[in-house]
Amino acid sequence: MSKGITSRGEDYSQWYNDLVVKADLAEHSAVRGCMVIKPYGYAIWERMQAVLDKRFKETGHSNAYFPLFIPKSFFSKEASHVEGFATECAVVTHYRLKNDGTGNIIVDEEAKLEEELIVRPTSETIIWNTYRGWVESYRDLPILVNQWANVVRWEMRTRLFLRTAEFLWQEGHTAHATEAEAIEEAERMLDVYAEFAEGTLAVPVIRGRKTENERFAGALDTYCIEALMQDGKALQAGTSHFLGQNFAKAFDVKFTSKEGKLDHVWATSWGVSTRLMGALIMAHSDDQGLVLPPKLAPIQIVIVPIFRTEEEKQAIDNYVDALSSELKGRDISVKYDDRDTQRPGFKFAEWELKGVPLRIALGARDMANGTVELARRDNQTKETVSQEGLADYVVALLDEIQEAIYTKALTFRDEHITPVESYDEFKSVLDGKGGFVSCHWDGTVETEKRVKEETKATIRCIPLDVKEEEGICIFTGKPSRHRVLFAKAY
RNA sequence: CGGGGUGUAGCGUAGCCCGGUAUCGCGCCACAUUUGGGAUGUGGAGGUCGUAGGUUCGAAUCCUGCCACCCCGACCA
Repeated sequence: MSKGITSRGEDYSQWYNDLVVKADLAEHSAVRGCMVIKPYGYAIWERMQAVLDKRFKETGHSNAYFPLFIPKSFFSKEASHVEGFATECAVVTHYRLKNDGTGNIIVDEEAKLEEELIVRPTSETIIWNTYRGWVESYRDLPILVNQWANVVRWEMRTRLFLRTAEFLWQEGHTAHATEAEAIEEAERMLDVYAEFAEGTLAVPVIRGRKTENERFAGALDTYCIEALMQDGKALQAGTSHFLGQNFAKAFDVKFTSKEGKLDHVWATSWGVSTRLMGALIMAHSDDQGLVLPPKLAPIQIVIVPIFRTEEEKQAIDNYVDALSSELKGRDISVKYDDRDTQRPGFKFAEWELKGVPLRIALGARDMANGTVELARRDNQTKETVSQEGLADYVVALLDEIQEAIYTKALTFRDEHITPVESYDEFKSVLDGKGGFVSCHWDGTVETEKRVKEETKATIRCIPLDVKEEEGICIFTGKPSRHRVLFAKAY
């Protein structure tokens, strides 16, 4: 088990163990760096899926599914793409095992595949190979398809949630008749991601564009959302790529336009992954555990009864039944934790660990007074409120909590965007308070690489809302027309 | 793949230098008392000491190989 992924020195294994564990089949190097996502963690992923999927549908997309295995030859078709992924692919070479006669199961060398299969690191190649057969005319466009899938990247070094060997994600792959339409699509989906991150996850993000150096393998332009974690490191939380005609050319996907001209289609791809769960954890959690924003929490309210006798329990049960159905009628997900195997204090701590936004506790005393105790996860405050109008009150309170979590993260993020004018200042901010450093850069890959070598900081993005201003590169002193954001990143 | 570190019960560990079948805490099980912030007491269960070999009367401990994990690099969503 690795230490806490917040890098703040604490061992978070106790509580993120409730979400996920690293595969612990220690003797199997093949599953090294993979995750087992436990039910509670998976419920969080399902919430993310549900919210995103709804937005994809609203923006005109449909889900489809493509094969896990990609013939090796597909990878030779787009040069920069294969270069980007070749060093981290799992390859299937055989299709059968056999008993070697002494009870050992070995690979049957006679069952060697004629052409090796690659376990998809991303699906551009197999999808574009398929799209070739789907497109003839401009009438067949656009193709707006999304896939929910798992992919495998044989990373040399894995990191729980952030860089696992296998991860779950969605990948959208669209085909368009014009360049402008494809660019518009890539930008639209970036907005979908940004709104999701900020509105649902309560994680503020910077929308930007990657430099040539950080661009996706095969893309002409990569848009991204960059988030800031509590330890001052940046995290790329989602990307949307304008692929130009690269993949259409590589896989010969052509269409006849209205004007009767034969042309290659224009493409985009965009994706977010289970890395978002890492972002969520590192952006909001505290020493008591996870902090989930209400719009994402699989359980929004937990109700803990406090009782000594069966009669007390019965009275509380009756009240909670009515309250629960009233809350469920307002689309609030409620968990009534009436286990008699744990004491109330234990339950309080456990649900805090799991990040449930709001807790209602009530015992005989409350029943006599017609009150309940409300405890907020985000700021750890408690108040006693009347049972009268409670449903209305908590519905409003959940909204307030959502807002408060976002505002807290936003304040932190904004305090950690530091403009600097010199390289010395640049280095001292990176080594000290961390976060994003906003500065001028001469626009060259060489400078970016040298800064990375010396400071480990990379250009996270050129913000989309960057303003034009005259300046000089902090590293080379050459002229620059706008600032970029550097940071140390995960 | 390079540098460093670590593998002992479900989890976290002591013991290793200086060889004699394993310590403590959490968790687990039973019973009792408890129950408005992670209960307490008593009793109990649970271990191929990562793995293979070597040295030795005897190995968690010494030696060698291998494996895995963690941290730092290179690579990356």
